Amino acid sequence: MKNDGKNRLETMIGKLKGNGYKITPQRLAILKILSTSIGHPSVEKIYEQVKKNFPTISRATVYKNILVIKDLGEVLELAFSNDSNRYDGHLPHPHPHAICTECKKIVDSELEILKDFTQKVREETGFRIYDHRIDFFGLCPDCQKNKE
Amino acid sequence: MKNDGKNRLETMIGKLKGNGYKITPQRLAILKILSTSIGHPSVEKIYEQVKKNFPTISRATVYKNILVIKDLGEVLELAFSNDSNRYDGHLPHPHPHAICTECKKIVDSELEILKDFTQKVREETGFRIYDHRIDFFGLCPDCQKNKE
DNA sequence: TCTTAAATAATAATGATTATCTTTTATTTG
DNA sequence: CAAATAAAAGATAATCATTATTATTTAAGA
Ligand SMILES: [Mn+2]
Ligand SMILES: [Mn+2]
Ligand SMILES: [Zn+2]
Ligand SMILES: [Zn+2]
Repeated sequence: MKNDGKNRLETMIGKLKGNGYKITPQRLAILKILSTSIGHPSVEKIYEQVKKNFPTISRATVYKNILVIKDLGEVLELAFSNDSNRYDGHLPHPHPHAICTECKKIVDSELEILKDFTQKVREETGFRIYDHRIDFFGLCPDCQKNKE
Repeated sequence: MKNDGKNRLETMIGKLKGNGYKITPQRLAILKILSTSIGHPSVEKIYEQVKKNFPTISRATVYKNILVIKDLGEVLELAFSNDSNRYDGHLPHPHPHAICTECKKIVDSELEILKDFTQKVREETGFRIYDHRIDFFGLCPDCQKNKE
């Protein structure tokens, strides 16, 4: 692991301060969840979590904080057509995901072969490529077992 | 090309009839657009196009028809977070796309390397994979020129 | 401590898509 | 061909995640 939760949190806080943002208790709580979660939480999940310590927090606060952190490049947003957005503050740079259509689990994937793939698409289409969104849908190991 | 517009249209009509759906003039017009378009049109684009011959058509009709055709597996839906959905009735099975962030052009990609990639994700995550959504974002050749 | 710009919280607005309901029509049957 | 009917069209309302607005509160620097 290049970045554990602590380092990610430090990075986020540093970036916010460096850009003149204030560190509020609510903001810090959101940052902590984003930096340590590997499960790609939704706004609702984050909201419910923060609510435990800040019972009056508004959903809008969660949305706005995520927007700020996203614009600073410190969280990756995964938007879906039906389900609501999911966030990765642990690995904020674009990477492939495996998504379980049963339990909605989202698992990171990091494969060298992606570079070759991207290069081939570049050659095939003539595009100058600088971003990607790669989702594989299927059944996670747990849900495969439960289907037996 | 395995399927030209004509064959795709025949396939779609056959599938609809085979499943007890009626062939209305409006539905046929939508099918024609979906089967021949290689530009991944939006609902709005389809609506505007059909409107030329059927001035009273409703957006709801376009939406409902696309839903039917999608459920029959004859059109691929590409949903986005900000922009509205785009549809591919020419190549209805999942395949990668190159998307221009400038002019919103969407170009098909079909590469053998995808099979290797999928296999590697399978091994890496333990998922049983049966679908994917792969988008590469960047600048198309035209928009690269216009930036010079 | 005082000042002030930024953040929070509550609430309204947005916009693409879906649902509902009435009218119209494609297809089947006699 | 005419009648019957289930499906489709068209109009409009509802949905729901997200964004915008606005009044109130607060973090952080002087
Ligand atoms: Mn991730
Ligand atoms: Mn396509
Ligand atoms: Zn699962
Ligand atoms: Zn372009």
